[in-house]
Amino acid sequence: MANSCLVEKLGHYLRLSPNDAERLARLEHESEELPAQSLLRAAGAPVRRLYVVKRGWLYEYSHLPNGSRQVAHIHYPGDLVGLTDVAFERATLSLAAVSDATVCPFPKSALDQIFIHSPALSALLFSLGMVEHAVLSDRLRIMARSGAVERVTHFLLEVVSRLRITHPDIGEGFSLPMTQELLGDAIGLSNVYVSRALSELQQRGWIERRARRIRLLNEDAMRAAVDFNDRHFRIDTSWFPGALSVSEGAPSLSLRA
Amino acid sequence: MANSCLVEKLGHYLRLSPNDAERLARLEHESEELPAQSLLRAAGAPVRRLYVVKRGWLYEYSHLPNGSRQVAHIHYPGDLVGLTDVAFERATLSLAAVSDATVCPFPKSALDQIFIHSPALSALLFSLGMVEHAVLSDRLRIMARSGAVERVTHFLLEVVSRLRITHPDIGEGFSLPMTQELLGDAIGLSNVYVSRALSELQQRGWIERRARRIRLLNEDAMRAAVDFNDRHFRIDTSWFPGALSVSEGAPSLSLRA
DNA sequence: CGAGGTGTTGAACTTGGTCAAAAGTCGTGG
DNA sequence: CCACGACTTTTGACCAAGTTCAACACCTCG
Repeated sequence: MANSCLVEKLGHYLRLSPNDAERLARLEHESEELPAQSLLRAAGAPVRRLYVVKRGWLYEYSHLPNGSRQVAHIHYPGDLVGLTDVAFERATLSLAAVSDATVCPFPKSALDQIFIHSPALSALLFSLGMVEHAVLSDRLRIMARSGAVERVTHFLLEVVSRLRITHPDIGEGFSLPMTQELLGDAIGLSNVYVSRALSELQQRGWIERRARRIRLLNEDAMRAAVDFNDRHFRIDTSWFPGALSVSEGAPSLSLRA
Repeated sequence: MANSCLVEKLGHYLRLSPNDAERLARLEHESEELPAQSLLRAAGAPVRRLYVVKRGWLYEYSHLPNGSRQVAHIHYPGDLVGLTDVAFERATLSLAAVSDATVCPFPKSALDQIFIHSPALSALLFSLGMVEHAVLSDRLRIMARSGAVERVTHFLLEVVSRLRITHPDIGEGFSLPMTQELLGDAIGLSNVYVSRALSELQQRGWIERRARRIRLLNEDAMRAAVDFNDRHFRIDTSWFPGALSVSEGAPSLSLRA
């Protein structure tokens, strides 16, 4: 049970009761290995399972009539994938692996047990979904109204802020295992302009690149430039049905458990 | 109780048990009148209440460092406003009235009662949040990768599809009580180009305009042009904790009750 | 009738897209 | 260990879509 992906993930946010932990652990039967680039689920397929990412990066995307691709989400180790599709019978997005990855699937139908037996977990799932929503809304704001450099800046900040959920000690350097084309598809730029924007950031002394590792040399300046909000650092658990399994610590929990 | 906004709204999706209906009705104490353009809540303010829109249109927006405005959501009569902010202590977006409006506020803190006592309602709230998420992700896709005409087309389709939730008989004509500048801020265009795109749509014979009423003359062509998905028409309730208050009809409910 | 907000149209300008070629990187097999 | 080929990144030149600015028309509501 200690090595259940789900328990580990949600335990970051709430102190789970033994009951809840066991209930979650039972959802996972096994893990699955994915080679890089492989398609895990196509848009339009029936939604039967959700996934927790154990290793590697995944991305969710769709195509437009004109053939271009839009990447809607990137998922990192520890992420819960597929919450959006819970509301629909068929997946709204395709899901694929950026790099080699391991995922732990669990059946969508198991969600009802969580909603019935654990109000606190339900509230947590709800909140996690809403965090995703806020992140998307931030990205929309930047994409609609800012230039290439700002978009790339925002993207990089978002990546570190997500990586810090599970690795608070990451510092300012991290590896970015994706091509510039994929990055461009996430923020609505061509690969060419992603390259130019990254060069520009380097020129300004804001980032340093080596192989596919990035270091943010002036995170403050970057945050100021795009008015960045970290949506992951802290969520409001004060209204959660507390009697049941919320940690009895501060009314609002830091995510960096 | 019959005139509770919340009961009316959620009753569209689920057959509410008398208990649930009463619980919801108790949340609302009164309604509030808003003049056009008035600010209901500023970004950064503590989140204490959610709202159900009874009359008029609202919008949620934020500003960028460069001063431009991004409209993230438009809310219509029957909409539940503020779900996103439930996860945070402070509002991520400002909320204002497009036209004169009436809203029914209810306290965020009351949500815990729903999560504790009604798994079905919890699952419904969760799903409504995820629908919003899918809508945003659709808009992102269009904005990142399509031209002005496609963006406006998509926006208009999204508006009718939302209006049809509560007014299935709306046909293809509806009034659009917003300025072209506001519309542009929603889809990342200048007021000038919104005007040009609307003219272009008219030229093509896809829409007709009179005053601020719009008629879609060729909805099929419009849908095909942007590969439109209606996220509101149907949600998957088959996994809902059914024993409690889900309608015992089809496993998946049409939203057009 | 006048004023302010809203919508339309034209012209110059800017940003990012596209195409193409060159340079770098990585993994594989000899 | 090196060489090859495929993929990725970079750079340059040209092009297209949308922005900005400005003038004007149009309503609507005093």
